[in-house]
Amino acid sequence: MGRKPNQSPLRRRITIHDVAKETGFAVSTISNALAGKSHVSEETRARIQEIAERIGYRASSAARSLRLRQSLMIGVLVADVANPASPDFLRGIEDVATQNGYDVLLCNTDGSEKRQIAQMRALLDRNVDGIILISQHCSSPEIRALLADGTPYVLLQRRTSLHADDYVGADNVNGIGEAVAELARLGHRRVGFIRGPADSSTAAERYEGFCNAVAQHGLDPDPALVHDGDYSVERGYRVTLDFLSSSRPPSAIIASNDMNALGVLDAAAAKNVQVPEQLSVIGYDNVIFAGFARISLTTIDLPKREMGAAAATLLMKRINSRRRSAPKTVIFPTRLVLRGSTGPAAEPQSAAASHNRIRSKQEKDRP
Amino acid sequence: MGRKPNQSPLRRRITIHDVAKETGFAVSTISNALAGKSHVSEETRARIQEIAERIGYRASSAARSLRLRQSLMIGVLVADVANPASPDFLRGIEDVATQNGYDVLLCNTDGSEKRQIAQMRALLDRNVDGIILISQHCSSPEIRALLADGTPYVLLQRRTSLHADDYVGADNVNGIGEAVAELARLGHRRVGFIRGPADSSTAAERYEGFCNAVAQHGLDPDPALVHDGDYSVERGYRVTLDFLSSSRPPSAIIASNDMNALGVLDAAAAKNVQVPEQLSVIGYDNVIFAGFARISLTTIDLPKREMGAAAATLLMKRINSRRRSAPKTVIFPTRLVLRGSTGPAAEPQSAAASHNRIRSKQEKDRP
DNA sequence: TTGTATGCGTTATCAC
DNA sequence: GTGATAACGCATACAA
Repeated sequence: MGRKPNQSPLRRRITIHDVAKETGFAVSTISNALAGKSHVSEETRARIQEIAERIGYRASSAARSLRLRQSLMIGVLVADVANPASPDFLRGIEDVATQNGYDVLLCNTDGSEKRQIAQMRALLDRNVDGIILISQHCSSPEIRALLADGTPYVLLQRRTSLHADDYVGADNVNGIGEAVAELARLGHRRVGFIRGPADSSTAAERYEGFCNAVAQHGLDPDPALVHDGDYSVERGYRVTLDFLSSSRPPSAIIASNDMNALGVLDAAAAKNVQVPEQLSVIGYDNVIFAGFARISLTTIDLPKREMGAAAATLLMKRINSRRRSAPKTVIFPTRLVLRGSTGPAAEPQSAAASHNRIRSKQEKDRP
Repeated sequence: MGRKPNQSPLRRRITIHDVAKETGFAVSTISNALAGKSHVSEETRARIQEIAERIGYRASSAARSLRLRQSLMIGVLVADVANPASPDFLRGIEDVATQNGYDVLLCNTDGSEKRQIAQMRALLDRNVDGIILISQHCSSPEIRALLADGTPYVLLQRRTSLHADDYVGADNVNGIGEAVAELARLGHRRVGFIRGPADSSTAAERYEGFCNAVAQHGLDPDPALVHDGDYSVERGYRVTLDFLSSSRPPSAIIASNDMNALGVLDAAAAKNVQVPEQLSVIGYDNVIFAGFARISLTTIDLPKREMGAAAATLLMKRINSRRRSAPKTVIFPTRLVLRGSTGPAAEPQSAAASHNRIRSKQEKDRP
């Protein structure tokens, strides 16, 4: 309309041409100088930098992205930012991404495959240079097709056995193994186990670890001690009610993760079952609240931030090496963190044990 | 080097030209058809859409961004993703952003102004169409300069009195007012208050609300009942130790927020002070763990997701209206959520009250 | 060492 | 209703 060309509030973007005009050099020289190329004398570079700074020149990343066919962004798909474990992974990723000049495009998938596909498409449209998938679906045909697009990606916290991908995870089998060992040491014979979602590789590994350890320590292998579940508080609550009302309830429960364990604790409280006197509880993840004095949940710690950083590092390597090399797998060790939710088994034959509570390695809870 | 042009793993991107070639139409027609412009016959549009879909055409957002001078991305600056309140705000933002075709570029500032400035610059370089600042610094000269750049922005959860900005917040004064009223009703006369960070407008408003309410209800205005603090668990813990060891300790404490209240609870436990029998505690934010049975913290709820959505909506409006209009402020009401951490004051004169615990509106804790 | 010209993939303007 | 063409701002091959 009647909008004048140089109307003040709509000031034109300062481009590389402006710097060229101002300095008297050609645009290519500006570009080279600012990009740190070697073909330009130090004094020209200095002069160019100074002027560019002075007139407030900032390269357009859209133009650069179009030209270079790369965006200096990575996409991160997370099932749920609100899960207390997610932010730690994110921080690790962000740390190394930023360090390498990359920005992070974050997407929530809500665990929905449909949403995940839409988000992945959006990310690919944006020309992200790589993608990190945290606890995401990764076997469906559509998703494999998207993944096969050529954009590097790394799986974090969930993998698939069907495909060879870059993967960063934790030693889930051993993690659960330690937990079971501790319970065995405390005299527990019947240990309940809440499985995570059926499609979670992490949950499957933990279950495998559980079975191994139960056999190894000669605990009761009663199949009634294993309940299917997911990662929710609600499910932990309901499954625990089932456990407690069964004819031979377990003296300890290993939950699918910390959130799930919360449900277990709540259910125990609702049934007036004392923790750990009558029931020991172990979670997984060591999220922030597990350490609160009011909760004091024994759990299996994952180096979440380090894992995120490792995933991002792996992704950076993929991005920067053009030739395809074999998929890499990085597995981090876990660590059993003993707190107040575990104690000696209070079974008839060892009633005495519940008096002299042995919690040798009990962690001192910080304020 | 010897890299052949059409080397298979580096297959060329499918562009609008490919669709043009395949359909026989001109690129401009393709563009119009796909963009839903009206100047194209329905059958052409259908045909184009079908072919585009079939050959897997996806528009390059870099090119579009360059051409349109907008990125369809918004930047979100958050002090700390790991704070349990942040994800809720984020979700609200993401909801409406996605709905409007925008993606979210997320940045952690760690509460550091330096980092914040760097991140804002990065965001601006990326041509984000707008920025949402959650609980961020917003008065320093550098930041004001960046904000003045012309890119629309909305402040969420922290504002500045010095400048007129778009702002979405909660009715902090009234929120604390209700909390104090409830404590007064329960017979508390000496209520401790932990202030949030000095540079937080939210904290300042809450303090103002506290002072008002104390006066209104005729509570003890003893200045020793107000401690400076921040939002951390640690500070809540330390301040509470101080409170409890003073000559005339408060019978109730209002913490700066829920995390802070956690510290209060931990300190009370450490000193064997029963909550709520000997000490009532109120938090702020109603984060997820406040509702856990083990914590059961009375707190002031903010509609965080709605607030995030409102901020994003406001931002969308700004982006889509070229002319500057007056800054808007949206204030959401708060809601006092009664749980197990508050009870009747156990002061000498009202010892009876502690027997018939009146918790009229006590929320039934979900499993 | 510096300058010129071209293309990256879109959309908008205009002509047909 | 449809088509040709000119930007958008940058990086780079190649010429000077």
